[in-house]
Amino acid sequence: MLESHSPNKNSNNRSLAGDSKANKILRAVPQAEFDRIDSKLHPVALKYGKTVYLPEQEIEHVYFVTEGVVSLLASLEAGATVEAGVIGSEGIVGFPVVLGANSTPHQALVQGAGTAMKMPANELKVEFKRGGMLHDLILQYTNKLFIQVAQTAACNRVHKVEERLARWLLLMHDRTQGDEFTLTQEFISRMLGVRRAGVSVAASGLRKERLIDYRRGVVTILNRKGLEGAACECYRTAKK
Amino acid sequence: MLESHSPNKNSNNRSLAGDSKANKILRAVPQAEFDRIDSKLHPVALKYGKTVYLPEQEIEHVYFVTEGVVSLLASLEAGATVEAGVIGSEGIVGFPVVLGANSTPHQALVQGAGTAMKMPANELKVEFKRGGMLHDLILQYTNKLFIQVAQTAACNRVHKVEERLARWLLLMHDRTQGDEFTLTQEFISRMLGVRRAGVSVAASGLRKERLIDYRRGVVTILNRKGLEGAACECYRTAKK
DNA sequence: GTTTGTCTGTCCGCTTCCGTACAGATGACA
DNA sequence: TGTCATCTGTACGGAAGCGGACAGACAAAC
Repeated sequence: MLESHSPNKNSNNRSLAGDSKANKILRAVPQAEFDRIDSKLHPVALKYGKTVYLPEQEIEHVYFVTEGVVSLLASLEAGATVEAGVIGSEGIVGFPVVLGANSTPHQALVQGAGTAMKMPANELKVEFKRGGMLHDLILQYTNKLFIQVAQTAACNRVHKVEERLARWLLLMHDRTQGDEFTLTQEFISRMLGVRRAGVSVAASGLRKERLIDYRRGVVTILNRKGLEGAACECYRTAKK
Repeated sequence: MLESHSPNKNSNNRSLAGDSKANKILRAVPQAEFDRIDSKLHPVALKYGKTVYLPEQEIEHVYFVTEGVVSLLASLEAGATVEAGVIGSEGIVGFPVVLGANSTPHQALVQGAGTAMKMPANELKVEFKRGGMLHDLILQYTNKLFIQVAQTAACNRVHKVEERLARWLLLMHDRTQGDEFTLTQEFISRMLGVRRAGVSVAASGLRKERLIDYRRGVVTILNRKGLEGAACECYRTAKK
């Protein structure tokens, strides 16, 4: 599902090889621990719109994101989806395996193209069980994500679409290089759990205020500070 | 904040002493591990409406719930609150401490009176670090709660108040003995993140269908199966 | 028994968002 | 250059829930 970059096939791919340290968890792991897992890590590309894992499907690999963004989506009957949380280079896709689960009810979807270090779930479990720094860092990250998801639960209940869109764009921006990203309204609507037309209206609002620009699947952040003002408190709360 | 029952002061309180095994996590811990922590556990009463811990306040004790229900609330500016998840005898209040956090942005509020085994956070951290069964059980529970919170995020976005009320009552019912519980509409409205009047209307709906009865702060479940039908899919999804 | 504070049912106009639909704009590709 | 699939803007009636308000019902306290 995700493209593997095995070193022998593609040994000159410098942009993907050896950037483990672009992931904040891997970067914080002491060298001794890192050396133990280094050989188990393989770079892969995260392609926009690709699914990393499906609901109830066994999680065979975890992904330390080094660039780009992956969404966790809760799916409802009738095919609707709502984003529960986003994972960038600060995190790891597939963390439930270390919590003792083989699968989750969520879909992990690449929402901003990038790269990740892929690792077999079993290997991670072994290292996790040693109880070193990696163990602690992953749990700390789990806690952060938990807080993000809880905030989203509240946000989804009480805030307006335009505010939530602004917040969501900021979450993306924080996890992406550059001010432009590829995103159709249809795609965003599945994240926010609203109609596509609702996204159109909300985006028009932000555009009128010159906070973003928007054309056929490409969003550009024009005024980051202003966007923070347009976002609901949830974004500011989460920053702390 | 919570009433302590120290054995010397209150040695004849049989209903609170020694029911550690009413908590599903403690019950599943092997005897050898349990013996190590037994002396650190002290029974306390969970009183309706009391706060177990406040946002950003240091978590000094954790609570293995043996009876009753505790809510995790996300608070928003302007004083609004929305429930992110509920914890009953299957769980532990204060789990963030083992994830490496000293506090959380959430409030833990007793929503159904009951009892818990209280334990100093530091003692739990020590036992957790040993990496035994308690370690694994707490992480499994964390995963379950994560899933519950993510489901709530989606639910809050798309489902109607009456459906969500039904779901919420079922979550309560699952974690309580008996079919009656003390709950004002004002209280419920803070959990669901809606107006008090909205709860009134939704509850009338359920009452008309003879699923619940309702009078001045006391809700009675009349037809459990019917209530499951009235609840949104989220309840059924979460059961799996 | 009366008072008082709390809890509940209901109402109003208003805002937000939904479901649906359709036309125009854009960019890729032949 | 023209064609075509895709993406976007907008419109409409309707549903749901809001903020605010008020009166009645109830239970506990005096």
